Amino acid sequence: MNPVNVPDAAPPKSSMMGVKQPQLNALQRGPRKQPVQDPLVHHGRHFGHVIHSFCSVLTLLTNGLAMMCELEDRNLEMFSDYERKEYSVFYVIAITELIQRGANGARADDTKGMKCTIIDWITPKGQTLNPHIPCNAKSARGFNHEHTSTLLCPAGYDWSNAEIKEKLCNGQLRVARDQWPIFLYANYAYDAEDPWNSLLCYGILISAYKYIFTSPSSIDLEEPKATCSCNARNHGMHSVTKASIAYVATQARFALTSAQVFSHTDLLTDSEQFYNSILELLDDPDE
DNA sequence: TGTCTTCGATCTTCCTGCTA
DNA sequence: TAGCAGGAAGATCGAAGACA
Repeated sequence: MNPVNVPDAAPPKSSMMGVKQPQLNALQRGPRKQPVQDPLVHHGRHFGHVIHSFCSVLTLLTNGLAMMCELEDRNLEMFSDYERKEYSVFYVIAITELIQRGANGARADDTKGMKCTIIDWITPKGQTLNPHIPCNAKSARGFNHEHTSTLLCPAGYDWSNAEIKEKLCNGQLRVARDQWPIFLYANYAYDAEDPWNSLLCYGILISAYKYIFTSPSSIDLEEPKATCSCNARNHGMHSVTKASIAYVATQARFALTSAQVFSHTDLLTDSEQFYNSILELLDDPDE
């Protein structure tokens, strides 16, 4: 009776024996070896990419285990209620910490990497942005820059309208979570008659998807340089998931904004609600 | 010519320190 | 406490050179 395939009931290695990993390494002789990544952290990274980026893993697993226990009640008869509860809670805490760590770490790495690279994607070939957008600074992005403003302008708004443009730039006009930016559409063209037309298939999203899942160098098909297994291969990923599309769109959107911190509760970018709005649409059978 | 080894490039992951 | 920046190490694989 093992609700989750966990080899041992030991706490995470980093907390074992009260010695942190760097101290362990310092005590070891010879070349430093990278600590073996816990499989749950490894899976957690992929979980955040393609299953759900913002959900509470703790809540998800707690509820899931509760349901599973109900279904398997007959097999658990040999344990007391207290034992079952204690057993489940012990595993849930350990597992969720590891998976959450993986999901958060993957997101942080993607945010960091795409922050710089996305400038290349939005810069027309052979040209430069005027004014220049620093690679490591975000203050000059969002509605503080003409080019990123154009990309972030909500679909349906007329960016050529001076009044709308001014209100968006000075914050008088707030972009709602379900007002998707025009960069989600091919050629920045939103078709009010057919909102699905060219949605979620524009170059920035394709580049971002490749950057995360098939390696940064795979974006340039003419000169692939990757010699190392990409994320998709590492995790046996053979197809696109709805969540991965939403995740990539959210990351690209965040990289274009001036927001400094990728926070669940950030009211400026509202990344979580944006992510959920895409998922809801893709999950809607009517759509 | 085929095999093996070495080197370098790329990618993923993790760590530390810092900041809000 | 969460997230970011910078950096480093391990894994992987192609290219190049050495050698039988």
